[in-house]
Amino acid sequence: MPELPEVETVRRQLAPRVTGRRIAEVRVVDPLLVSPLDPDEFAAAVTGRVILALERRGKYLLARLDDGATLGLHLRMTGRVHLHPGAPDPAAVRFLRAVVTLDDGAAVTFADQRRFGRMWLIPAGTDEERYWRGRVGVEPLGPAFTARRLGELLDGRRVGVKAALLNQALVAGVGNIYADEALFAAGIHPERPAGGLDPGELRRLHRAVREALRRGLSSGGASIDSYRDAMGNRGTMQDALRVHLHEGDPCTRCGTPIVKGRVAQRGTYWCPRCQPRAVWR
DNA sequence: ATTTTCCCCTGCCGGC
DNA sequence: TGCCGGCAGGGGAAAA
Repeated sequence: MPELPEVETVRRQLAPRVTGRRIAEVRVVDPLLVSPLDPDEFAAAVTGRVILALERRGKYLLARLDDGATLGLHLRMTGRVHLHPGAPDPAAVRFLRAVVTLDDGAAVTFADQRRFGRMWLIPAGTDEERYWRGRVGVEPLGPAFTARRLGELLDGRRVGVKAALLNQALVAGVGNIYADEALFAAGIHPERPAGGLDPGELRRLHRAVREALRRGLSSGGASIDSYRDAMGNRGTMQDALRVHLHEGDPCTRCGTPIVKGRVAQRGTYWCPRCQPRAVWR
């Protein structure tokens, strides 16, 4: 479940090793990875290109290439990107989907158990603002994400606030884990209507989202299930989670057992006392 | 326009 | 022991 902190961790590790490198070879092991593109055409389009920069937008990784095109990459649920200083042994990488070999002999592998992950090309000359509109919203760790902006994004929405946080077109990069943690820290029930938060709650939520993501980032991400960083190491954020996966455990703030339910089609954890469903004012 | 539902995939796990 | 339904949750498309 790579979310913003996990993807950014991978990006930071990978960037210094791939920037300025030429792509020597691309081997697509599983055609589904680049679908609906043709694997051979995809490989041909990328081979020989120099990677100018490795960026992140929400949960997307973007490799800027020297012909103006961009190699997009999304880990979805179980995708793993791993950097190998030398040639990797393909048999040693479980669920291997692709190998990108660089001109210094290093290789980046893409492995993915559930095969939801994708790699694709954004052609040179694409209007990216338009490309991302409706798909990826404001960066929650960037300067544009303010409490006021959050309020504008949620204004008028009747869906639960958790569903709104998971909507990538609004705030980019928040997934199930960090949504639960942020809502707990803000003391807001996940099913409160998104448009019904008062200014104080918006401020708390804004702050909580940023803090949850920052903590995830500084602990190298949450390795609950399959996530590993680009070096194959686990993060430690899973040990710092306060409600997510803590059903039945006493709330760290009030001792009330954490409950689990289904919100926005996702397993959702919250403290029934610290995050009341109804607010009276 | 917004919201909801379904779908894509595979491995794992609890229940019977 | 073995089978099987349910679950995991990322995003996108289709339906409401």
